[in-house]
Amino acid sequence: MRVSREQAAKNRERIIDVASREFREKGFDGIGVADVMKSAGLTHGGFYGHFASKDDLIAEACAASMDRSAEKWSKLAETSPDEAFAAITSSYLLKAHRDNKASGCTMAALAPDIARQSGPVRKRFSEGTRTLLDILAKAIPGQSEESRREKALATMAGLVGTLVLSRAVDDPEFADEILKAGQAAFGSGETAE
Amino acid sequence: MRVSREQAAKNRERIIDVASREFREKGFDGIGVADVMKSAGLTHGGFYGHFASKDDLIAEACAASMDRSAEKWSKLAETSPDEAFAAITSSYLLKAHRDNKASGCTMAALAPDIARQSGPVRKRFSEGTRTLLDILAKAIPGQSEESRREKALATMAGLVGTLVLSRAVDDPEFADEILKAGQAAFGSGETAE
DNA sequence: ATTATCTATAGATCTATAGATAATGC
DNA sequence: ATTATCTATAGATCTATAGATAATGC
Repeated sequence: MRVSREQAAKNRERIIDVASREFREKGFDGIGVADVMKSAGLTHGGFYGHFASKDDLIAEACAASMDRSAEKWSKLAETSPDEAFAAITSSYLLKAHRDNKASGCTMAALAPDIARQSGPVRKRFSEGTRTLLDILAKAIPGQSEESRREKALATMAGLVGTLVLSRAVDDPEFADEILKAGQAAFGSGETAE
Repeated sequence: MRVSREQAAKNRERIIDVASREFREKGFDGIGVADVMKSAGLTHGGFYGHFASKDDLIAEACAASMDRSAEKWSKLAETSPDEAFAAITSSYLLKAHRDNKASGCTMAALAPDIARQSGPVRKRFSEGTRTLLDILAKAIPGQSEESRREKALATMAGLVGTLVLSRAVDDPEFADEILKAGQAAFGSGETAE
């Protein structure tokens, strides 16, 4: 059951896409190579024709999901140039985002796990983080570049921390309260002024 | 090689202590029951006399490390009542804390992983989070209780997010920059005023 | 006699590889 | 002929249990 070179490339992309979703949902140790391949409609053994190792897939999956976030943030900033900062932060702190880990921010879903990963994985993640930071810093009006960058960093930490805590607690009311406090502090842009 | 009832209780505490450190360092899947027992100076099989399952140990370990954080925060607040808020936040955002996951904050080390754990684990974690929140809210001077609580929540998210991101990136300079931005935004207490 | 701990192992799961298969593309 | 995928399995690891051992405490 061999497929064309073109189809093989599509299969590779699908493996990465499935993996990036499953990793965000279940963690790097929460999903195995065999299950990723099954979800991609392929068999276990075929995996090693596409990737050197699971670690290799983790690095590709992280890069892919970070790229998607960067695209999303860029589009939000373009769509509303006057309120670019608020557009990004308020779209980040939605219940829909909190409740959909698989399609959401890689930093919020995996950051502590990333810290325990190999060099190549952390490198891809760091590059993605820098890119997101640049987009957010540009979205802050006025001020020196240094000052904007510092505020973008603090805001990014606030966004990630809010989502991470809101997801971790078990009481839905408490989880919503955390999200609301995050929206008040980081959603509008007050922190950035 | 049986031991006294008293010694058995000490052994149990030691298992929890070792586990809480190892989990924070390596994640819940990063360390096995056998290795925890080995680090505690006991054998693998003895584990199930103390705990019903690994999940049971995870819940106990989380409760223990959250309790330790609460003690630390309380002491910091007591020691400097006038600047309780700054005492807690600035001690949280130290390089020493970032670089010592095993003895540091459970939220920063494990929050996304907690979200994937069983009900009992999440419950213990949530209780710990509420306790920390109360301590931090009391450390904020003036204002209504509601307002202090909201600001304590946003600050906690900022602290956790800052540590999590600073640990995840691979470039030490970038990691330090993240920490500094966090200190400027959340360390002094400006956000809380 | 009770029980905390130890030795040994069952059973499940996971990564990675080896060799076979079958469709593509020179 | 090349190569993308499949079947089957090796080898490692991990949780949990069963049965044996030996010191405590009534």
